[in-house]
Amino acid sequence: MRVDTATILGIMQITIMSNWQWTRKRHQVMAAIQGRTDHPTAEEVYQTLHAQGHPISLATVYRTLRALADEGLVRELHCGGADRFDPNPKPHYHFLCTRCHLLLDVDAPYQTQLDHLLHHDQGFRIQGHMLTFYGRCPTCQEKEA
Amino acid sequence: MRVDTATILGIMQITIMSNWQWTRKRHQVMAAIQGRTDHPTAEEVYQTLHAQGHPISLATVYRTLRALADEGLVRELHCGGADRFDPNPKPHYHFLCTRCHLLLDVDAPYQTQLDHLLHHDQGFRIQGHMLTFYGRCPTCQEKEA
DNA sequence: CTTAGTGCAAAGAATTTGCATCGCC
DNA sequence: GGCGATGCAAATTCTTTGCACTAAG
Repeated sequence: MRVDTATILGIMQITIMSNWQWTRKRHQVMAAIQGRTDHPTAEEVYQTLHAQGHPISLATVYRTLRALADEGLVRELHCGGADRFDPNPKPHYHFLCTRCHLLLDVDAPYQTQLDHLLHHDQGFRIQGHMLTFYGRCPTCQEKEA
Repeated sequence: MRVDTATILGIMQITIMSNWQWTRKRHQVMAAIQGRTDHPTAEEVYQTLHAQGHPISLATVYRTLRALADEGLVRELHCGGADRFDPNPKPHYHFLCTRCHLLLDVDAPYQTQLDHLLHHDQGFRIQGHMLTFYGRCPTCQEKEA
């Protein structure tokens, strides 16, 4: 598994600060979503691992993905239907096709200024924002034409 | 029920263009979410209507909310847990408390320029964007202190 | 050895669907 | 009368949980 600095720091923190165990199954689940931009569901991660000859229980996939999300190593996305998981915990944006529900990363810089958009924030502490563009993917545009 | 021009136009379009029926139940469901800023779930709409002496089946609430969303009269929000429904179909933004999952409207102008952020859009047609700020609501800040 | 992780099956929550009946034009 | 809407219960889908067992430090 190849990881970046932020991930290494995350792992170090986990190792030092808690009794979190970085087991073989957790490595396998992490490896199964690393580098993917298709934001797989728990079920899809399960299928991937079985196809690679790494049997795992679906319950463990759910528990592991949730645990990784709790540790900030992956991100949970709610977009209708099953929850999806993003291997990239750093802030970035998505595109959602409202016809086929394709969900993918977009290449756009994080708009820091948006977090200061709310002047009358009534005591709410803003930690960040999620931005998702929606529309039609090329395939669905063709099908509609 | 009080409605604005956009809603009236929506109703006119439905009436003219399809065999969509604007029945008593559909009025009741619409009335049950109109003017609310708490984005109720289907279950909550069901509870509201029963409390008002308007018995309805939960399946009908689901079907009606989905139908209203299909017609563009309400918006479906996916935020983890049960789907929520927003009586305001016009573009606007939300705040989500990541501790208690409170979800409410925020008063910030629509950032039209964001829809032109993607220069290399590879044939994707952008129709709009969803922006949700997340953080801690005042109540949860207190509980954490 | 002690505590966390895993598998399995069952439970649970959220949502949809089949079908008989009802209501609107 | 005919088609869409509704209620009810069953089915489906997605996710969590209880418990016995395994594995990591």
